[in-house]
Amino acid sequence: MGLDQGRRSIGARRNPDSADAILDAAEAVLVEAGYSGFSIEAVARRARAGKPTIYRWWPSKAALLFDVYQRLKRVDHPDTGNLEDDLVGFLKSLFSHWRETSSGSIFRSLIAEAQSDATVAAVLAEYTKGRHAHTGQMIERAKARGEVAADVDSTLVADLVASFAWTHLLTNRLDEDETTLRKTVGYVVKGIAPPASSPPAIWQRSRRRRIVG
Amino acid sequence: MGLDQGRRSIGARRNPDSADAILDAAEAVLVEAGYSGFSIEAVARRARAGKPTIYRWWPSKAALLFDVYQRLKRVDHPDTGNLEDDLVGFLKSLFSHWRETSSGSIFRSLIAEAQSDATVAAVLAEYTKGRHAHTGQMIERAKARGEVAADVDSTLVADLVASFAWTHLLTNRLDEDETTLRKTVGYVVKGIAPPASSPPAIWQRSRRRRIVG
DNA sequence: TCTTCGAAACGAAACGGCCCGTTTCGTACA
DNA sequence: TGTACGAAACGGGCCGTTTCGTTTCGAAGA
Repeated sequence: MGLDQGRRSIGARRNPDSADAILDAAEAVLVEAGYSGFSIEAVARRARAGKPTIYRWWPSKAALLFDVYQRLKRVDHPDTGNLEDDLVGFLKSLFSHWRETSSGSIFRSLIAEAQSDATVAAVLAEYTKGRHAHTGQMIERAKARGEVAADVDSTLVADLVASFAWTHLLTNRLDEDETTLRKTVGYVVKGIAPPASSPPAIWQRSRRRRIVG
Repeated sequence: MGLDQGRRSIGARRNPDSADAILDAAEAVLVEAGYSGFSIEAVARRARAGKPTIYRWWPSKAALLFDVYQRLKRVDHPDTGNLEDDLVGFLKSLFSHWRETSSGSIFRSLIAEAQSDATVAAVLAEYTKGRHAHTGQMIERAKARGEVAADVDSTLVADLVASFAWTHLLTNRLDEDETTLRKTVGYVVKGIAPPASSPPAIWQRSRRRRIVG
């Protein structure tokens, strides 16, 4: 499912040049003028295209945004044989990808748009669900290696890590250094409880468990 | 620092009735029409107020939003003597607060507005910084009890937990059951690595450490 | 192979409508 | 008499749609 429900499909001959020019212009406008300056009229002016041409192929501003986003390269998930390295590497490349390309601006705009458009919210939810599944495979691989407990919900862990990335994107904090990322990932993988050595380990663990239950 | 920079302060006699009516109307419009239907004109119509009256006291739509949000009750942080219970209780009450009052809609709108208004972004950043400090006190208390390692960055942990809450707010997933919240908190507190018993513990740990370093 | 022709996409312009932020009124209250 | 107030109107921008004349392209026919 996508956002292009409204497109004509019978007898339609879309002009590839025009479509590309519109997508190029949309990306440029978004980067240069930001989300607040992103309007169909601005894209049409920039692309030297008519508004009806845009509306013919994209039923909404969000659909155009989504197509622009999907043209961009995605960040893949590393497989180093160690979960912490995988997660840190993933966050590092995701952050730099968001920082150094237009992906960050575009994805931020998509999230913002989803707050006022239920259709965008649904599409975004489906998209992120798929991304979380991909990220979850890193955890599943680690589970197969014995690095992760068998009863861990890998999708939930992926959700937790992606949440960290989302809020840092939304709050202009994509410049975290590797140490911070590594600490964050470490908290998820190893937890924040003290190592089970300095005080008697059984005490620590049983004490935690007792109060939790 | 706040968003009310533009307000007149010399010789101004603000009408409390009018200001309250405007804030009430803003909250009502936001809840009923959503973020997309939230406009100064709509608030003015609803409050039977003139637009200049709103602009006299609030320099921007975001400033009005922020004032509406700050009128609302905040969620406090529990102190049960156990970190996992504290964090789960915090998330539970935060989610239900966001779900059952207008706080959720308003905070979502603030985040969305911050994506197109740098001033809002700055104020929101400062606000969340303060909230993270509060949440971090839960971790600091646990640290004092020995539940958390001394070198753990409590602000970063608070950031991680709050990120989870933010994205669930932004993606309409405030209805997570307590089990999910407890699992998520457990991943942060205890980590996702398997208990150091079933396979030889030293192997597991040294193998992880070797590859990480 | 070349020409013709109609369908469909195109750019440009204009429409009514909504909201922006501001200005100008007359009014009510201290 | 000050000042805040409401109502109304301003120019401007963007929305999504409609109408216009033009261009492009593929299929039919010579």
